[in-house]
Amino acid sequence: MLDPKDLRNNLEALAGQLRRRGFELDTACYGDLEERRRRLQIDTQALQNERNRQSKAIGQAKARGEDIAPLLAEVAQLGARLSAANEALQATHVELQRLQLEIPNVLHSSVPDGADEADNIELRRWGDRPTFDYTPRDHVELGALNQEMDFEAAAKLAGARFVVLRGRLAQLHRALTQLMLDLHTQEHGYEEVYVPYLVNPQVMRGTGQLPKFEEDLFRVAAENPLFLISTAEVPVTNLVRERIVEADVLPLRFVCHTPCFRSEAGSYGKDTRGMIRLHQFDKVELVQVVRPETSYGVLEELTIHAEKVLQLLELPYRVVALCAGDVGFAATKTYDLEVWLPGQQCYREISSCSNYEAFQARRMQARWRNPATGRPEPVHTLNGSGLAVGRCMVAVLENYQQADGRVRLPTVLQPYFGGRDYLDD
RNA sequence: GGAGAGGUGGCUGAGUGGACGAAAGCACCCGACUUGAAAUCGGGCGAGCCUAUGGGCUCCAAGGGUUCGAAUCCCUUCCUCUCCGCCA
Repeated sequence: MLDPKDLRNNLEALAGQLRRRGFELDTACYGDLEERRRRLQIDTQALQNERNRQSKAIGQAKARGEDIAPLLAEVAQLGARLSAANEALQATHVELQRLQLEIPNVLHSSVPDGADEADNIELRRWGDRPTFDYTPRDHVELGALNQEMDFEAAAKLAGARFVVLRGRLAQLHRALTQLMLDLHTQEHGYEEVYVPYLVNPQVMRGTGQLPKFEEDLFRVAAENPLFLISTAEVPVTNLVRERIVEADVLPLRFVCHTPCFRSEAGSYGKDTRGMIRLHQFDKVELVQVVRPETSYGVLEELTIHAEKVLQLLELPYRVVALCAGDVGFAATKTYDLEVWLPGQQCYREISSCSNYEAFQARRMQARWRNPATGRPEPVHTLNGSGLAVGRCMVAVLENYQQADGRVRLPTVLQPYFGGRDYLDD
């Protein structure tokens, strides 16, 4: 959510900024609605003031033992007028809020122009791509060789876009998760948290998944509906919802391993092969809640924390600045990490690191007490994958494959496998 | 799942229809005393919105209702605690 005061005072300027990302804000409609709200609020409050005054007068008259009948007659009309005014005001509030929740965040000035991912800017590359004297296999072929990656078994259980991992691959998946959690807790100063995988609609709205992106989510039918989390960002960021935290507890740094559930509506036919795009995948997520003036520095730092995982695994990757048309709804600025996949001969997203500034904080009412002003002000929130575990496993398999189909283990993972050099010994 | 008790400001906790956005204590901030600190004393101290100064409005878990007037009465939902049952 953008700052309502900003929307009131700088509507045209904001609309101009939003146009960069291809969003057209109907300023006439919004402005009218805002003006109507203001008038109704003034009218309603005047009526409420009147009612409060007269009610007090009645109380006082009664205490003095006077006849209150004339006073009651005077107030008689007020109730109906008040409730009518209130209803109109409420309706306008609801309408205004509906609009506000569907307006995306304003981009940071450093975000490059562009329409889609083709316009993203590569910032840097790291690592040497492996060379093969044969056509490298992709992870599906590698997984099939030892029968430890089973899409058919998963389809029987749940349908397309799921996977069953067995034996060494299940173990590799777990080892990668462990490596990431160890790194971020021990080297980068994050606190590990364990959270619910089902959350209520308010929480989904807090981070921006609702109301606009409901079709991407799995909803669990119940008296009070719950949603499966699409990322740990949702429950972890919402840990500060409706709270005012003291300045000295910031920055809050959380790392959290969860499964993520996505309906992948609208991606039919895309990445149907293998583990790249599943309805359920595991991810280790980094979340920071920070003082506003630090958030862009923190974005750089958080991105480096995510990169460190790839560096430890010695996986070649590049860092990309998303262009205006590709930055997500709630973010002001995003860096993607893309890992090299020999089986696809391309770089694929494995992490996305974003600053949300106060956009999520306003929706969540997450504030800090700013010592400079003494007042509660919205915090800034950030998050980034550190990393997507499934895609990371794909990258290890494809980059570390040997001609005979075996997979060498990255040095950093060998302790998780009793010091073995190869996954399949 | 059954029975009961509750949800009030950062915390503890009073308030059961009228001057209550809310006593008191703790915590915190400012000042006095002090070489400094502690103790003591005085003052301040929830959030949001509207408003030209003054001020006004809303919020006592959430949503409805009764009433001229609701933290207080009624209904629904959510949550917490205690006992019993069940259970990884």
